[in-house]
Amino acid sequence: MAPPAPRTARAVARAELTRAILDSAQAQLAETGPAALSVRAVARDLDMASSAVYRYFATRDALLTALIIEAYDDLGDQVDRAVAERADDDFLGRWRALAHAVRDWAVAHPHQYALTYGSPVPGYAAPTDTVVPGTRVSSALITLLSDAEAAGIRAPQRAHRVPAAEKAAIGPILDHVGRRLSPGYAVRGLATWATLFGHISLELFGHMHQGVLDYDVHFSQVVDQVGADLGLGG
Amino acid sequence: MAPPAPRTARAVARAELTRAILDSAQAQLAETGPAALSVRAVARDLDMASSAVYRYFATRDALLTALIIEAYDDLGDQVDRAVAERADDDFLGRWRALAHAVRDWAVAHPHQYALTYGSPVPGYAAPTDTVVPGTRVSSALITLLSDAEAAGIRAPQRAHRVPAAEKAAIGPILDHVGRRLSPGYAVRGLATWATLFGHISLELFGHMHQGVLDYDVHFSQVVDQVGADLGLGG
DNA sequence: TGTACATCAGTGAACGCGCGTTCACTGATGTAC
DNA sequence: TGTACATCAGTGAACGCGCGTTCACTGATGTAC
Repeated sequence: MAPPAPRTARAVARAELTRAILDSAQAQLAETGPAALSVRAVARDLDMASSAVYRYFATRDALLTALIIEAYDDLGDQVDRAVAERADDDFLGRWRALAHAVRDWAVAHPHQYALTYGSPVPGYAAPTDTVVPGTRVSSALITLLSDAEAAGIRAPQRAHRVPAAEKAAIGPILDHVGRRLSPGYAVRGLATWATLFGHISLELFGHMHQGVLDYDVHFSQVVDQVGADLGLGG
Repeated sequence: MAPPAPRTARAVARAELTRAILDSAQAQLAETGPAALSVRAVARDLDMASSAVYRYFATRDALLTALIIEAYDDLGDQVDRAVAERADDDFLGRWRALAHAVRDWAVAHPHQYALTYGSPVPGYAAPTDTVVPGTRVSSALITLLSDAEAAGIRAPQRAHRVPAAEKAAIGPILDHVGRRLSPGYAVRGLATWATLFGHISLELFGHMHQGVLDYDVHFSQVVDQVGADLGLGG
């Protein structure tokens, strides 16, 4: 994955400065938002000429892309680690771990969350490199549900009838786990995915201020309710 | 609500230009995103001096605020109208109408959606005028569920136990409908709210490209599944 | 109905600012022999 | 191990651009008598 360990002094310096630029850009993101991310400000922060940054990132958008990929991977790592701590057959535990890992990361890094799951940055077209890291969470969730179903778990409430059109519509999802997921359970899974990110977005973007006092408590409650509806126990 | 009908030529002209500024700003929003919304560009579009816009909006942020309030109210009106078309006791119909009205509006006005439900605009602090219009959809949903419960509707799957901490956490929601909503059903309602906006955000912000082929079909399916889980029939 | 004054809308120039990106350049680091 | 050349990092000036906001001003509209 990562290129071979740098050997020459130049390569070492380059790796370090690249890192420093990304860190500074990330810090700046937290203050001004992605649309205002500026190459010049990063250069100023690092006491270098603004033109020097162009030796590291060809363009402002390339810098943004690197930040986006880092954010997705950071979140993906955190989720994978949290889920791995639970026993394979502790499906409720795995679901809880996944959900709380996503929210904990989002609360800890609200600007990275906004960068990845908020409104797209205007004028910026995400290149294809961001696609794979961008699907890590949904992938983890679908895998989890596929495992659960394979272990005999079923939703307690019968699934709403899934017509052929819907089966076709979510084809890629079903393929992703080699069709080992029933359409009805997959629909529940996708709804769960929406609930998870919907909750976090509504919370972080300020829409719960009017109605909910304790976000931690409420999130837990919703996670457990959803887990129960998925038949994961609890 | 609205000020008395304008009478003098000046007042007529002022109302018209105010409208024209808002329309132009809205159009610009669709091209560049809220962070890049510019007073000068609006002025250019309307063939007037940039300074003239300041006779209508004291500041760029005031213009943004007006756009936000308009967006919330536009959405709120659309939702209210759609819901009102269904019989009071057709709870599934009311839920479907509400959900599809929100999504239809969002799909038709993606930039207004991003402005209101996407990441907050950096450096912009929403004034309190935006609070009330911002709660119209959640308000409509909570009212609908409270009506349903009052009519004897119950979720088929027993509610996850709601501890005292959660009852306290969602106190404002319960108060909003005069405590005529059971905590368990309220939790489901809030989860539903998250599912609805989560689905739309994931769709509009490009996260479903990898897995879902037909968004219309899939959204309908999720809406119906959620409706069934709420015990609304179907 | 007509006049005198007050209010308001719109102008155009200016202030001070920051941005992304390019370019010719210097000096340090790396490589081949 | 030492030298000659190639590569690369970083500089600083410059290009051309757009922004929000202020200000003194002109001319049109509204109001009181």
